[in-house]
Amino acid sequence: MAYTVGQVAKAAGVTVRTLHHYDEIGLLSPSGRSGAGYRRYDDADLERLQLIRYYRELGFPLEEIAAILDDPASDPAEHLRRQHELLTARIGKLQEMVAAIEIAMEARKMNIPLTPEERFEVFGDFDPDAHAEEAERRWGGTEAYRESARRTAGYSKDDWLRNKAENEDWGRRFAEVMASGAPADSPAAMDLAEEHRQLISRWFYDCSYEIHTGLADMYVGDPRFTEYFEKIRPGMAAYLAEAIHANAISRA
Amino acid sequence: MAYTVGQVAKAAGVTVRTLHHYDEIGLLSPSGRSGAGYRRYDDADLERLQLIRYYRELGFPLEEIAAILDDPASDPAEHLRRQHELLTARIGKLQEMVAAIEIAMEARKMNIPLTPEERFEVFGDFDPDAHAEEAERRWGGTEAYRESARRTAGYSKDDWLRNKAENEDWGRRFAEVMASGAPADSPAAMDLAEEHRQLISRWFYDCSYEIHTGLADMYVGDPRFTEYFEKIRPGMAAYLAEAIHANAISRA
DNA sequence: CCTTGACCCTCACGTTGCGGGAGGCGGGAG
DNA sequence: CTCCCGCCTCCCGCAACGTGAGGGTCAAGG
Repeated sequence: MAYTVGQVAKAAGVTVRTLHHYDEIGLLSPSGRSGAGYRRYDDADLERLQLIRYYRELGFPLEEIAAILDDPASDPAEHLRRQHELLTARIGKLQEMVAAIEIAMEARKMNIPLTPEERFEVFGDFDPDAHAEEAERRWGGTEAYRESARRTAGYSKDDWLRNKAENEDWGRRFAEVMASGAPADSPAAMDLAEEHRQLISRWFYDCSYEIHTGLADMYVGDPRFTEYFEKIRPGMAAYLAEAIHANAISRA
Repeated sequence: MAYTVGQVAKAAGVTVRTLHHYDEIGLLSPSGRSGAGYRRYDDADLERLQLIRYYRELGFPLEEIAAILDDPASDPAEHLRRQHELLTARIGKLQEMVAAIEIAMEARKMNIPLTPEERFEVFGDFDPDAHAEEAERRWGGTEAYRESARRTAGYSKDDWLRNKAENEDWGRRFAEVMASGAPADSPAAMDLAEEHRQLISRWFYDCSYEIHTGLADMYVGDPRFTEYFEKIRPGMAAYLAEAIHANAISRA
């Protein structure tokens, strides 16, 4: 079972040039040559090529692939497990990036202008650990955010505008309740807190009472969000947070 | 608010050389120079750099990034949505690769030697569409597989050996029931079918009756898996499939 | 005032993983 | 015997920087 470069290239989905390159750098040298100098690959070569393509697909540099493949203390099952790990790690990293983008969307939704520095804080640095922490601390898990992701992906510009309008309407009415002098744990305030929760559930993700109180804490804790509410009416962030907590307790 | 290359580099998490490069190719030229020829970046430059980093992180070539950024008919929200889409698409692709690897693991678990060509069929070609279809058709969704992924990632060599032993023990007992002449819908056969399901649930993923019958169909439909059972005892694939179906119906 | 050290500048060549072409043999079909 | 396709070996080019070399600059401290 000997194959020519062309045959191997076709089977493996790579170009002939690639095989030449692998030969040049000694990563995959055909097991033999024909009289005229034609490369002749056998089944073992094909298997090796397959492994090379595995690792390449995962973004490994060729040099490292050579090191891995030429390490005698490694079996195929081990390879599979390693690849599996690597892939899931990558997926994790990408999901963190998705989370970061979603935070950006959340901020935009509220018309919070991030300063350049803040923007770099949130997006510029994709250091895995730092971001996992941020996301975890902020959102206590990413389930809700992935849900949000799926939904918002399908939203049109009109949808966003309608969402904004609803938000603003809610803000106006909530400010009115505040102005009326009603305490944060009054039925009127709590009802609007509940409405706020349902607004989020309808537009973004299933917002449980637990998540909602988490958001409330963020509204008072994170100046970027605090400011947003303070601009609607001074004291609103704290007032809303209290109303959300009261609402969550009374409905639990 | 003017910054030097070093400051910008630090803030954005890139090297000075990168900024020089961006300047060279005209992707990001500082808004001005000092008397001594020092590059001076302003806030607008920072914002642009941030966008560049966004797209870079997503794997866009610099030239395309320039085209996107210099397109006047594009707003930031649109950018975010596009990035979001791209990221989720990537995640999808990676999940397909994970699924492919998991199929390989399933095959190895059963000691099915794939021929080089078959291996290329399964792994060598990561054409998105082809694989999405394969995975969907085979597994009807990837939830179970992701579950399996999480679990098997932590398995040691010993775990795999124990799993193999349990499998072989089950195979022997199932072959005995077949040899006894009991029909596939007899209690003895159905009990072992149920045991098979629980074996999978314990080792890999929560195997519902629905998934289990799906596997059964695969055992008779895919020659690679059929052969595995046929080698234990001729006729076993079909017999097992029938037993699994009978078991699923009776317990539903 | 002058030195020191941390910056900044502009070349300019090196790297990775190939793409693509030139110029020249080899080999099976007609 | 001739064709054309496939193979061969150079070799140049690409992105997106890394990594010096060789030299100017700026703010602080002696």
